[in-house]
Amino acid sequence: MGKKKTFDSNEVLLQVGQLFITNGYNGTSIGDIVEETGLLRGSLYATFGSKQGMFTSALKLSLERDDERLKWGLLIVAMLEVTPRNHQVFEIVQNWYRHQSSTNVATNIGTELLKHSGILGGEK
Amino acid sequence: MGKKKTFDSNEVLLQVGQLFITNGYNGTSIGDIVEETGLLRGSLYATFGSKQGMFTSALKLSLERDDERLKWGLLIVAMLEVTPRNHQVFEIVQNWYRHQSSTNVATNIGTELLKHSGILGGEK
DNA sequence: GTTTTAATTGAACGATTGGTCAAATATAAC
DNA sequence: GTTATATTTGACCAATCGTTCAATTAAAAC
Repeated sequence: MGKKKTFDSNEVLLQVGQLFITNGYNGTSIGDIVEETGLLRGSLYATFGSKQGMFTSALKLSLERDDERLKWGLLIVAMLEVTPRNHQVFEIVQNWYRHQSSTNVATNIGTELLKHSGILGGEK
Repeated sequence: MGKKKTFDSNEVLLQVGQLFITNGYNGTSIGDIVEETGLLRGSLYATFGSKQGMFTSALKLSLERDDERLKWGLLIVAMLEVTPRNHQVFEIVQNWYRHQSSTNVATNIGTELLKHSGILGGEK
């Protein structure tokens, strides 16, 4: 039924996630995403609906995956730029936090942000 | 020697700092700043030079002041959105970090970010 | 009061933003 | 092969972005 998708959504979301981490949410333009993924705006919007949709999908995927850098990176961007204005993303992060038994979530976030800023070395 | 300034730069910088904390760096427009401060674009640019200048000045001021919320808030925004692309801001944050003896800077940053996101309660 | 200097005003600029959509294309169903 | 459906294409849009600057206003210097 109809044309087949010419790309893998999850692969694209991983690229998109990296962009959001590197540039922040508001610092990443659709043009950046088009350039990075090689897809055209229409395809992106047909698949993810909106920029917020792209972020939300990338965040969800990162929480299912085993890439700590991706996960913490997107969580930080979410908390600083998205959560205060997007209830769906707020709930995703809140739900993740609830199931997080670890006592040092704050420390992990802080450490990851220090690494992101370049203040702290990127190696373990 | 010429007309007198009709506003206090530091007062304006405190307002600007709050905006950057609330909306992030890229999420704050000059229009937002004009609206919040009541000043016009020309006055802002004559005083601070650029948007980056406004942020840099607000950050510097926050580090001299006794407002923990303002300080951590701007440091977080700086680390996520500005530091990777602005060497001057990077040096300011790096210098602040160097003189920071505390062992739990990371925890403070993480905690403050969790509060900002709404995940953690805002009271102490 | 004239001149000089500093600050304010706000219209205007080109660039970029997130988002749309009619046309073209490709696959499945019959 | 025809029809129905899903996807891609990319030109286009209004809105907003950060920034500039000539004109105006106000104070200091003389």
